[in-house]
Amino acid sequence: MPRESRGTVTLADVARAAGVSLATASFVLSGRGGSRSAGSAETKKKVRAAAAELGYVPNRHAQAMRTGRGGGVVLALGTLDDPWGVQLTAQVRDDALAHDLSTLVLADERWYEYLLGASADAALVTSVDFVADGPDRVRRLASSTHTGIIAFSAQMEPEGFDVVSSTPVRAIGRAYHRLRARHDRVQLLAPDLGRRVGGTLAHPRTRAFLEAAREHGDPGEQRVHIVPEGSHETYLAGLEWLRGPDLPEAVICFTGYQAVALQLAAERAGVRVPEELEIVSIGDVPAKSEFFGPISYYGVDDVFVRLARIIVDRAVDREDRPGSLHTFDWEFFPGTTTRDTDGAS
Amino acid sequence: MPRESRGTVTLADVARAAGVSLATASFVLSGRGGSRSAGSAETKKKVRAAAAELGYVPNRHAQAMRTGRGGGVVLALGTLDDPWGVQLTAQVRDDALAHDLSTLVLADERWYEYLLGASADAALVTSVDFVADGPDRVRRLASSTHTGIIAFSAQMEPEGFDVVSSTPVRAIGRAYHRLRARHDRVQLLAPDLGRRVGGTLAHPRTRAFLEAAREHGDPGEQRVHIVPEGSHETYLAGLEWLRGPDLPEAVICFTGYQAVALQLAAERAGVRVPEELEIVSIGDVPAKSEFFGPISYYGVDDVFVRLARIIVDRAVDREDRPGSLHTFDWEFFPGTTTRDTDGAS
DNA sequence: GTAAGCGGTTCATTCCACTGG
DNA sequence: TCCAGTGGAATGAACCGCTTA
Repeated sequence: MPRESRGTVTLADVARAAGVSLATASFVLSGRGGSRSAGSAETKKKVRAAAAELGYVPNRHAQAMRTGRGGGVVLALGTLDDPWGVQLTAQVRDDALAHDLSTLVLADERWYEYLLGASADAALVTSVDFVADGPDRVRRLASSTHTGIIAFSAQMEPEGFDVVSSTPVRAIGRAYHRLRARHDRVQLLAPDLGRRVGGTLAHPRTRAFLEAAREHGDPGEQRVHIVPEGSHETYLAGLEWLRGPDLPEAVICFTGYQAVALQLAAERAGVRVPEELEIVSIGDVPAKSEFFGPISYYGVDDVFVRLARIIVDRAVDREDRPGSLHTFDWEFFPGTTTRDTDGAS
Repeated sequence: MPRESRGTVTLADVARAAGVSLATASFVLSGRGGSRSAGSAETKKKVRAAAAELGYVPNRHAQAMRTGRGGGVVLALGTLDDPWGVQLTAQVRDDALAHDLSTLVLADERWYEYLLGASADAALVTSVDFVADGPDRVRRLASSTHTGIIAFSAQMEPEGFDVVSSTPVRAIGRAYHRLRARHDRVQLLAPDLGRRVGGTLAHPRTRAFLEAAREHGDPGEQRVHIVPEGSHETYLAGLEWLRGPDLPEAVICFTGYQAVALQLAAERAGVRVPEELEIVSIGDVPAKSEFFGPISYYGVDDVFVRLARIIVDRAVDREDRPGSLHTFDWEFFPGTTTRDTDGAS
């Protein structure tokens, strides 16, 4: 049973209880076995026993201050309100736990300030491309902290940090092409982003759509259907759309939840999918939120597993790796909302 | 422009640049203004300017180690996969930002180990009652760290930490009563919890339902309808239920997402709500996930605002307050899934 | 302004038992 | 038998950046 002395149990307490020096205790409990003097088997046992007995938990801050690491894995997701982040977090948590690292999600947007003073083991930054100064800040972080940075960006090159490049731009082109082969009018359902990132029309996804339309000689701007954000709003707007005069027949959805809402609206309006309306989502739709059959989508195979592995690898690896570029390719995953049956591009 | 010397900017750098001593710089940048020598206005300006110029960010770990605080606000939610936590986090983030505190969500279940070595400013622990040793660990945390603990528990008394007591038990009784007045059979829709927390039937919510049924002389066990977890699964099971021989007429839903799924299933099955089926949710349903009209529910008025205030208060207040008990009362919020029009219990 | 830590990590050093010439 | 040489085990002490007497 842990002695409840009167406060925190420190390494010094453990060392005293085990009858060894502070340095030795530290070596046993945290030093890499590969080091010179790993300690005798006997000593190790004693120290470990004492630590367990006292319920010793290392002070992360002391540890982090000395080594520049130890803060665990930090995920700067920007918003929690996104199933993508939720799924990623679950996977990272599982992987990290195997290495005794805790996983933290930063809930605000100040990743730069936070990470500068935090010494995490590894950190994922997703909003690099969407924030002024993003790339600069990532570089600065990588050069002045020991934190392993993983930048989600389509524009950066790795320099001492990893870069994950995963852009749906080409996928959108292919989606357009795919649907255009069967329909005269292919439309984009997009959320109203207000003034964020320059507005909906300036967003890379919309731009990719417009570009694809242009290649086919179609009037892209007229094919973009902007609705308010949120599931409920999208559902309502979708209902109106499907019952109105401008009935769509082939729709690319900007994001997963919109596809879910549109599918539901179609169900409700009595529009048969995919016979009368084909729907393709950009980005995968979490199984948990799909009420009806699976939605056809473009996405990255095994994103979460792959991304989590990259992150946790960075956290575990103490070496100064140069940093690598991971390019994620988007593929088509047919569901029940399109007439395709195979995954050919 | 920030000098990019070659590493981290420390307080010493700032002091040197400003031409003052380390102590002075520390006083100006972090010391409470109330202290003895706050420094002359002139000095303050110089130091602040130097800090800004260099892009100084205090090292949280050093700060935390010295003071026992500084880790920001930590929310030990266990999982992000719950809209309740997401909504709370958003509110806490807003409140905390006003005090320059960052908000972190701990994604794994090891809150005890994490907090023991972390010196957060404040931490919310939600799973106290559902984990062996929970209360003990909370006490130990409060006594051996400076972190302000807020324990979400219906069983504990505050002892140097705050306790938020918010149990739906009585609300479930009232819901039963409310529906029973109009129906012979009131049922509970619950997720299959497997062996967690002792199984669905052992969960406090289920127990409260059974108790309520017993009071009315109803066979409670027969009225519990257990379905697999997840929106989609619940939707499918709900469909089957509504089309089967055991058609329900009044259902209390264990949790919000189940109510959403059931409402959807009813819509799909052509069962009119609330005319043929009344639905009450235990716990509020996030507006964003409601496709149809608002669902009637029992919940706590302004939970998120109130809870966030409690948490951030604890984080900001450096005094050793004794800790207080906050009791949250559950009320009825009528929506369109019941025939009630007023909120009377 | 000076200086003493907070709790760990880690380099340089001492200590020791044992080898072989 | 004695002693320089050797390498593993354990320790001393500096130090990370900041707060505060």
